[in-house]
Amino acid sequence: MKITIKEVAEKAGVSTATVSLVLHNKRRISEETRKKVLKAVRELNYHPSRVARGLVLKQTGNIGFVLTEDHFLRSEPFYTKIFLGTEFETRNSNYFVLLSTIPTEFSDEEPLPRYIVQQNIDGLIVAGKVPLKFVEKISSLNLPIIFIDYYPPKGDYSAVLIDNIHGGLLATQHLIDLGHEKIAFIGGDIEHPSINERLIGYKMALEKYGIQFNADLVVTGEKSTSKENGFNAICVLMERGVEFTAIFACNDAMAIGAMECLKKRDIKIPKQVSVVGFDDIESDIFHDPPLTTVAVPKFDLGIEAMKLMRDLLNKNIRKNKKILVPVELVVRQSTARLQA
Amino acid sequence: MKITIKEVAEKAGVSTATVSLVLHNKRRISEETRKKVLKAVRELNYHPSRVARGLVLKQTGNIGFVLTEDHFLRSEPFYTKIFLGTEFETRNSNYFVLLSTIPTEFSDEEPLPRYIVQQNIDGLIVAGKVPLKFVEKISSLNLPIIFIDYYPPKGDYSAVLIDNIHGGLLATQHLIDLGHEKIAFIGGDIEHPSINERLIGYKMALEKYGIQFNADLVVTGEKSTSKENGFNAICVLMERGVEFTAIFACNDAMAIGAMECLKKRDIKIPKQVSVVGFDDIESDIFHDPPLTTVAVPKFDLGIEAMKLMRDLLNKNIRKNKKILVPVELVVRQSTARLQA
DNA sequence: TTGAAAGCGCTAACAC
DNA sequence: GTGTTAGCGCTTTCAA
Repeated sequence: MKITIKEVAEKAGVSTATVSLVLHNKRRISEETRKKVLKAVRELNYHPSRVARGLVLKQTGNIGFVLTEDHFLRSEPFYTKIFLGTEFETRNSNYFVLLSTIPTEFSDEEPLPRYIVQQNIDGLIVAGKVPLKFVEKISSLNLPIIFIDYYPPKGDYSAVLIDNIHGGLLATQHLIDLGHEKIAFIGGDIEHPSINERLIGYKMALEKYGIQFNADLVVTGEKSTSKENGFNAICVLMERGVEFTAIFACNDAMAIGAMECLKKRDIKIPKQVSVVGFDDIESDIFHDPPLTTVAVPKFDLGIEAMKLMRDLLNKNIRKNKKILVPVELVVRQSTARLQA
Repeated sequence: MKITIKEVAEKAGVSTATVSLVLHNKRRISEETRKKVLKAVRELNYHPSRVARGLVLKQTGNIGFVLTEDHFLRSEPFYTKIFLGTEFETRNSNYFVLLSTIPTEFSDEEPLPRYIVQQNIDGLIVAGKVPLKFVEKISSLNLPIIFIDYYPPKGDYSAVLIDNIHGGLLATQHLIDLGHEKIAFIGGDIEHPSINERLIGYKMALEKYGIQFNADLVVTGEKSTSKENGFNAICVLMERGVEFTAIFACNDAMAIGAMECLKKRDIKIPKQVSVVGFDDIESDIFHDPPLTTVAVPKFDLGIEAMKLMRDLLNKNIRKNKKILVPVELVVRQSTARLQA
């Protein structure tokens, strides 16, 4: 049977209240009693029951972690890494994470994850873009929420976001530094705030260097940012007959698709066309040529979210704080100086 | 504030005991009271507190789900699908799943996941191969455990396993049916029970058709079953100078690596060499040619494990039951009749 | 068939 | 500085 606080108290020759006090560093406890108690705790290998604790404290000690099925099943370990960061950080705070997915198409009748309905979490972390319907439902719940890598179009929320604008700027600037001026931007779903921000960064870089923005170089028709759509985006560019010497793809998947399309047409990378991606998914390195990209610290995103959640729950901070996680340009072999 | 059983009782004009009784279909309750109570529950949108319930019932309602970091971060959504199956199935039983990873190298000092140490789960599901040290630690805990897709070399456990032998048989038989006799087997880590079983299936098929087993056709030196190692395995085969017209790769990753190696040497698939994989990871279909493989129902593995866990916790079954989940041959375009 | 009451393990007033 | 005690929300005997 599990050891209870009572047994610890008995063994240490104090009251249960004292044990509790010692364990939570509350009030002043004489050094002597503290030692006695700690010794008993150690010897009995006592771990307080979270359940009993939760009952009196009116908290569960659980944090919900939600993302869409699509995102969870993505082949690059992007969201899984974010989750891992969160899970890792809980170790510093004694929370547990309940992971669940929601359908990518979230209809009105769709039930919320049970742990939300049954109020079995103290806070909710939402990773990646989720349907608006879902955001609406959870917003009305009076539950601390933190978004990661997504910010709903309406409302004010706590969030941990990627510094997409700066990333877009870095990527584009890198290409300009290499002498490129005809830089294409390919991005799926422009509705997605992140993609849009990367485009903004792209435009900012152009402006900074006095290069005229050319809408023909921008392809954002696709619905999602998949490899296939990267491939297609290049086809679109070709059909338009617009000239380009470099490509900034809004993410690595699209960059890889784009590279495949270029290869198929016997266009050499980076000799004829330079390519920059965004995200730094692991497999980038194994591609030929290895992809220059903007690295996103996925693990950190998860860590920051959990830290923010902890602060939020402890009321250490005001609500709706935003954290912008910095990104970094990783230069590999898919970009090169413009050939004369 | 959250609605409690007291308020429901008041509203229904009964005692809290009665409400509890109704909610759990215990004892005989008059149809009338039952209706009154249920109405109040609905109107107040009452959900019993799991925490309070857990305290008296001495259970947490949580199930732990553990896998190694490596497996969780694998780029094919193999284990994530298994997890999703488990998570999905919990909806029928009101358990929650706590997911955590353990280091792939699990040393003696490595701490167990906190929810295990703190006894905050009622049972543990372990997916994929895990270090022996970990198995030993959790085995001594008197905690219901279910293994998925892995069976420890020592001891007796409950497990949900893939029918690897049958899968190996199916794959090999398919090749033999197409006229092949010189069939190579490439598998990494032969220590892994699953791989070994697939090899057994391979041998069984050969025997069944009276084809002599040739050890030169078997490559199992690699440490892991990665794409790279699939590539390497073919190189090994080539160096040996052994002739083969078909390859049974122990999983899709290796099959894909093998195909890349063949392509690089201008060997046509399936015209010159047929290739069969195992697992049916999503991206198989997008390969050129689409890969013939043995499909593993990942989602089902997760579901079965959770069902088994539930039965185990409800003592509906004896301990150490094993479930063998059937596999299916999916014929695509990487295999063809042997050319005369 | 239903209700009263005890108690699960813990924390936090409050008393000493 | 430490102990006593009430009570968190629920289930379950036992009595009515």
